[in-house]
Amino acid sequence: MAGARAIQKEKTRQAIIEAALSQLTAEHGFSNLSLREVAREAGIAPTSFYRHFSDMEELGLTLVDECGVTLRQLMRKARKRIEKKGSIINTSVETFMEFTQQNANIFRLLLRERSGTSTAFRDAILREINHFKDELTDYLLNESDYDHDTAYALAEGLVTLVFNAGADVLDLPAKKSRLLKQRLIRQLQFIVIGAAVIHKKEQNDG
Amino acid sequence: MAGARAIQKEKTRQAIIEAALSQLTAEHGFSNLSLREVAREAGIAPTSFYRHFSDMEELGLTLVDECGVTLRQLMRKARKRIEKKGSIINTSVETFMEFTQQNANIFRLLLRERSGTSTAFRDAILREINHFKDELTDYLLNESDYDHDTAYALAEGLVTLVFNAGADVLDLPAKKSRLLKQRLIRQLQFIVIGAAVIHKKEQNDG
DNA sequence: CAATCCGGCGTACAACTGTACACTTAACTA
DNA sequence: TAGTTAAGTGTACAGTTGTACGCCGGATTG
Repeated sequence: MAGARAIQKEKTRQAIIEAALSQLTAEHGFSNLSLREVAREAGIAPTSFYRHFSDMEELGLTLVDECGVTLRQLMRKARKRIEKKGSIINTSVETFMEFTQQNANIFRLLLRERSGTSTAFRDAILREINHFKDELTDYLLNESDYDHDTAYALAEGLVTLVFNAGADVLDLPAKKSRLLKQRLIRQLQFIVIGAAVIHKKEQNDG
Repeated sequence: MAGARAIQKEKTRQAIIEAALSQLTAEHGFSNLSLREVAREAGIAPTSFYRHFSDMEELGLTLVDECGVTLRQLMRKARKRIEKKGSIINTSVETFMEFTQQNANIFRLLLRERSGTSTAFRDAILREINHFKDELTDYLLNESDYDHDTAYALAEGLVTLVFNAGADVLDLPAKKSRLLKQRLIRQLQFIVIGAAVIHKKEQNDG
């Protein structure tokens, strides 16, 4: 059974999610979205909102999950491209920025709301970003002979730089964002090379 | 003339500023402060607020200026300590984290509101952070033979890492924040060494 | 077919928001 | 000392918010 009712419910649920995302602009963070405005944009009565979420916070957590999905897509795509093209840093940055701009609203949520909202919300976002760090750490552990702490420090540094650049690029004209991308690539090279050099030196000394 | 009236005015102005700062918590960003609540905490009638600021936004910009002052104090102190103790990275991190915790609310504003509010507000914060980057760039240009672009990329990387760690540390238990600090120091070393190595190589190739 | 379920609606209410306006009253000025 | 200035007050209003409650009507179930 298709469940005509269930289908309709899912449809308006999605409408709510999209309404919320569409209202996340540079000026308008999640914490000042109003249930009523979201409902209005979704085309439902304010009270109907409760048929789907008990809370704005619950909506928020759902949105964060959505982010997680997008991030994992991003990682898969980046990996595939790297396998084909090599050039890890360039490809990663290129892919990340592409995703950032294609899913601007989702990334706005992830990048901007990672601090300054409810604990549950913040934790959920941190979890997603940490997942990203952990994946990268594993990758580094496989591709090199770093110990775990070093790999993690390096991964965290990379992720921090990339996500910050992503947040900045969200509302920047194309020209400036190209410069920023180039700078980001240099910074990533700095930190990757630096980690390698320091690691090698420590090995020789040890 | 001392200006008894002017003195009193300045006093309540400060009361407003402090009230606003005291309401900036981990959960409660600037954009959801209310004029009335701020006025209440400052001990004045809501409408009296307008005798000092035309807007919440104007208050916000004032707070950002306050941040600028604090940041400059921070830089002075860091420089002095570095002159005495050497160990640039450790001293800087130590000093930055000290300031972060002593002026938690001011840094909360700076670190968390840097995206997700009004344009004027965001720009003001970016200006302060850029000032920081520029100072560091100048320092690097004096202490080394980097070209400007390289120095700037390096400075930006450093500032990004430090400020992000600062934002994270704001609401972290002491134990975890010590670990985070150590990781930050390693990351800074990575990027500094990496920049040096790459620069040297480029010079030899050139 | 009859009974039930349930997504969506409209009304209603209390709480809160920003701010316009007219006022008091203490400090300043001439 | 008389007149003016301006910080602070209280009242008032229109707008918004979240949400409790009861109802409708089509889908689902037996």
